[in-house]
Amino acid sequence: MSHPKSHRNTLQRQVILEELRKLKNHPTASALHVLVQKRLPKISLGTIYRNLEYLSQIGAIQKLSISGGEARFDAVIEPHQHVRCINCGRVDDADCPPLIIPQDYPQDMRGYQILGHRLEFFGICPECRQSAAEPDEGADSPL
Amino acid sequence: MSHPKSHRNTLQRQVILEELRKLKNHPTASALHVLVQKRLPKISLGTIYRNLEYLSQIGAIQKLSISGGEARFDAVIEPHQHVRCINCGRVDDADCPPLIIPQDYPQDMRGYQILGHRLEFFGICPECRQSAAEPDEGADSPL
DNA sequence: CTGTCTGCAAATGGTTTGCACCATA
DNA sequence: TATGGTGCAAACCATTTGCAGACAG
Repeated sequence: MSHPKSHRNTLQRQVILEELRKLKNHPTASALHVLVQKRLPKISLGTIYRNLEYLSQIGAIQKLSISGGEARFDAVIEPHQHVRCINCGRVDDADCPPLIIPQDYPQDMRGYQILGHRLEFFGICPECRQSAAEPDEGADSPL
Repeated sequence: MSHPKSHRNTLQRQVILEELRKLKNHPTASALHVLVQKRLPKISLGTIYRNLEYLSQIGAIQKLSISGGEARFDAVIEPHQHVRCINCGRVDDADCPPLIIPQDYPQDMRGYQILGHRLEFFGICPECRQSAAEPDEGADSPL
């Protein structure tokens, strides 16, 4: 039943992975689309989505989707934490070791077979903190 | 600074909160819509969404959102963990104390002002495990 | 060759929103 | 009575998918 999936190495797939690996932050599919288009002008957003999904399925990249809104992607697959800005949506790495490891998993999981976990911090990124602190321009009220 | 928002106590708002509180699992907006319709047949899905959003803004309920999927809602606001079934999307409580508390928050957060965190486990729920096992006894792991 | 992948575009599906009317305070 | 809330439906938007042609193996 398990087909070995032939894993074709298309140029699009290579470039998507390369460009994602260049980034230290974690772009959305459409942000990555813009970047990849500089090298492959005809590539479609659908191809970006298909490959990001594929790459995360085979474990080559991570899909960061615990929050609402657009999914974001990370070429670093080693377990690590992320911080998301609730104002602009940006996601960065948190410089700290994994806080939760499978050995820590609770026992009573209501009969679920546990496969993993998602953890992410949220807050306000430096840029948004600054622009919130200095409402010089325009009477912007922080929500 | 924030206006005390007049917080009108409409029947719709009451019933939505009441019905959500009756549930130990964590319904989607449309699942809750179906339930609430039994008491308020004319209520619209838009009103469900508006009130769930409002209630989570004022901190009366929790919104468990995930990108690309339906948000789910929890009337219990005390910190606790959730388990999500990657097959059917169901969300249950994990019976365990909070695994991460603010004191555990890492120091270097890239200049972010940290406001909180999200942690959730994922796996296969009992029902999906069973239906995956039944067609072929002892079959290997599902996708 | 053959089965996979791509580009394009339309479809999907959850969520949001504009508007006129209604009901709470 | 004055607003905020509701119902309805259309709009929105991230993501998925059908299809015909392109291409890797």
